[in-house]
Order: sequence, then C-alpha cells, then structure tokens
Amino acid sequence: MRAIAARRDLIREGESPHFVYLLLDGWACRYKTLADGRRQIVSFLLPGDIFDAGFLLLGKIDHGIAAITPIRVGGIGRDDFEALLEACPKIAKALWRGERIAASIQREWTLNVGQRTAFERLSHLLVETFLRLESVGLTNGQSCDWPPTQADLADATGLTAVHVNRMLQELRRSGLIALNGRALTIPDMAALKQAALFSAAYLHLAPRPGRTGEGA
Amino acid sequence: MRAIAARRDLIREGESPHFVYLLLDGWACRYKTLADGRRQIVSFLLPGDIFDAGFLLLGKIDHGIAAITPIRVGGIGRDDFEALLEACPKIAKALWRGERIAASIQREWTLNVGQRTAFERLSHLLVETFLRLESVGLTNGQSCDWPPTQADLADATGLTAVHVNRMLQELRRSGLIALNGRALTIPDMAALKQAALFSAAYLHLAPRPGRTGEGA
DNA sequence: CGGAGCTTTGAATGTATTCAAACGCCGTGG
DNA sequence: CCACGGCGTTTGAATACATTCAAAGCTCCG
Repeated sequence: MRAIAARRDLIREGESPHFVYLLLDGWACRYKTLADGRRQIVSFLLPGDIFDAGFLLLGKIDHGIAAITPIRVGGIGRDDFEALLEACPKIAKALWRGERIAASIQREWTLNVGQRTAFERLSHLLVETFLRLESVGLTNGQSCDWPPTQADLADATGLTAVHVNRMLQELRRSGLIALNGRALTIPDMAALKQAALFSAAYLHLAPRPGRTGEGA
Repeated sequence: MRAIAARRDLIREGESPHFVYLLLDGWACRYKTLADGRRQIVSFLLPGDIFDAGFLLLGKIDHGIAAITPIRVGGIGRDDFEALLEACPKIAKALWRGERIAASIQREWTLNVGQRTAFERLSHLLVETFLRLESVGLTNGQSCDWPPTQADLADATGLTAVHVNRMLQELRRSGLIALNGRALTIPDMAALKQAALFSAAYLHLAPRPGRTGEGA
C-alpha cells in the first residue's frame, strides 16, 4: 500500500518494474515522452484499475505513471504475483481479459488522435472517461468529478492546452457539457456521443451501469 | 489454413471472433473506422505475428483485419485454443508476453500520431517496421520489401496521402531512405532513428549480436 | 494498347500552433 | 486581513503545418 501526492510519479521512465498495482483511489495516467520533452498521456487510470509497467516483459520500462490527483495504490510483488497466477488460473484469466480491454481502449486512442478533429477528440475523451467512471460507481447522475487540467487533456489528445481551452468553450457553448471547476456535467449523453462519433463496443463494459471490477 | 488476396478483409468489423491466427506469409493490418469512413490503421501485422480480434472478450469486435499483400494464415478455433492454454501454461505465458509487446507498440503509436510531426512520424514508422522485419529475418542488409501504399501509410500515421507523399520525398531528398517501387533501403539507420526520435525499448526485441546502432 | 491504381504536382484553404500577456482563483505568509 | 505568488485558464494575433481539391503522370497488368 502506497500513497502518492498529486502531480508526482508512481513509476518513472527507465525504472525496472517490480510491482503490479491496484489503483484504490484517485486518478493517474500512463505517459510517454520524447527526447525533447513532448509528452503524450496514453491512458487514464481510474479507481479499480489494475496496472503495471511492463511487468512480464522485464527490462527497462518505456513509460511513466503519474498521479493526477493524490492516489492510493495497493501493490503486489513479482514473486507473489507469479505465485498467484499459478495458484489461481481464473484470476490469471480475468487479468488477461482486463489487459485485453486496456489494449482495445489503446487502439481507440490511436484512432482518436489519428482521425478525429480536435472537437470530436475531446468529446470522445469525455464520453469514454465518464462511462468508465460510471462503471465503477463514481458518477452522480449526469455529473462527475473532473480532476485533469486542460494541460492534461492536451497531452492526452495530442493538442495544445490553448486549443483544448477553445474546444472546451465550444463544447460549453453548444450545451454539450458543463464544466465548472472540477465538476463535469453531461446533460445529454446521447448528443455528446454523437458529436464524438462514439461507439461503445471497444470499452467492453458490462451491459448495465452496475458494478464491475474490470480494469488494467 | 487460409489464403486471402491483397486488399481484402480477413475479419470485418462487427463479426464475432472465432479464431486465433498466425500470419504465415505477407503483410496485414488492423484498422478501425469512423462512421463517416475515416480510417485508422492501428497496427501492421507481419509474418510470424499471432493475432486475433477480441477473442477472449467475446462480443462483437470493434476493428477489422485486412490483407495488404496476399497472405496466408493458420487459424485455431476457440475450443482448441482454450485447451492448448490449459494444457501448456508456458505457451499461454508466451502468448501473454506477445500481447503485452503488442500493447507496448500500440502505446508508441498513440505517441507517434499524438506528438510527432509528419516527418518524424513517417520516419518512426519506417524504423519500427524495418526492425520488426529484421527480427524475423525478412530484411536483406539495409533493404526490405515494402508493400504498403502511400494511402496505407497515411491511414497508419493519421496524415493524408498527399502529405505522406511530400514527406517521403523529403526523406529521399535528405538521403535518409531510398524507396523505389516496393524496395525500401535505409542507408543510415542511426540517422533515421535520430530523425524519428526513436527509442528501442518499447519493441522488446531480442538483442541480436552484430546489429548496428542500438536505440538512440 | 488501354485502363486501373498509385504517385506526383500545384494552389488555395483551414485547422491547430505559437507566442505573449492578462485574468482569476486559492493557499500562504507577512 | 490583505498582499503576494503560483497555477490554471482565457484571450488575441500572427504563423505554420497539414488538408483539400483538382489534375496530370507513371507503371504495371490484362
């Protein structure tokens, strides 16, 4: 069990991975950087997500994991983890499934930054993240807590913070979202999905917005 | 065992996955499309690659797999595959590792389309693909077969075919590549890696003795 | 020889970036 | 209590990178 302050790294690029983590509380992100400092957030990690950084691959890891809010994580060491996998194949299978869902989301992100316009891109990120939060019971009707800064959204969408700001204004003006401080509201999810060219299949969420434990 | 002609789909979006495939011969790609037809290639599949389309996830699949050249694939059905995994945990582990490497590459693609300029992006795609070909013995010194069209490269990099064309010309002019018909030559891999801001860690290739220019 | 598919070229346009500065909010310290 | 500073957001103008549209050229194959 570990606690990390907001804006600090849980894992830095270049370290060797020794743990698999469960995110208990807070938001984090996986990111990659280029030599000159350009940074891409490649996924958001939300409460309930299980993640690691190239655990089975050994070698140096190629990306970092940073806390967006203060977070608490539970960690399990490599040997214990391996033992667990062997002792309980059902867990192994569930973890594998979780990773495959994460991979599916990753492909969608590639599509997102590669093909969608700035407006669609942000819309899509909002929809996806809201639905993931909803699936773990962290939404409140049409609203949820929204910790990432516009700079974070810029890194996640491949845009600049300035342009993210302008697109968010447009989203507000068109009534698709309300975003006051850290409170996000999506008054008409169907409309936002349409603006985002959103198609839910890739998320592999349980059919009902009930409780699921999936992650990674 | 199945053979597919160039430019045809092996799996179409919306189908249900029933097989895991091994690509025996030729190039293929995984792609996703938006409702209005915009298309993103999310990965290239090269000989030796094992792939499927959401096999363990069930449900409808969210992407297609198309042949770039004529391909031959070996397929294994769901039940046989499950039996294999249970009978031979080492194979299961190796497959899991393979998927994790694919996921790592997918994250790099997100970085690629999100942060790199058009020139860097193409350079990176060329380096990555060449190294993957090299790792399965499909290169010939500094050269390899290069089947994808400029339209394919456009779909893979999130650029237009016109702009891909201009960037390829620039790559040729600067001496970083030679590309005549289907023959690609990279005379100075280290230089191309530098232009691409390439960093090899994410590929998790087995170290090969006698290769020039590790990483960058 | 003809045609289809791919590549190349040019000019005009547009989306997103860059740079710079001001604003607002909030916690801290004087 | 108010001033200060930091951080995140907002604004504007100029610029740059990539797109769009249109057409011509090339190459391979039937």
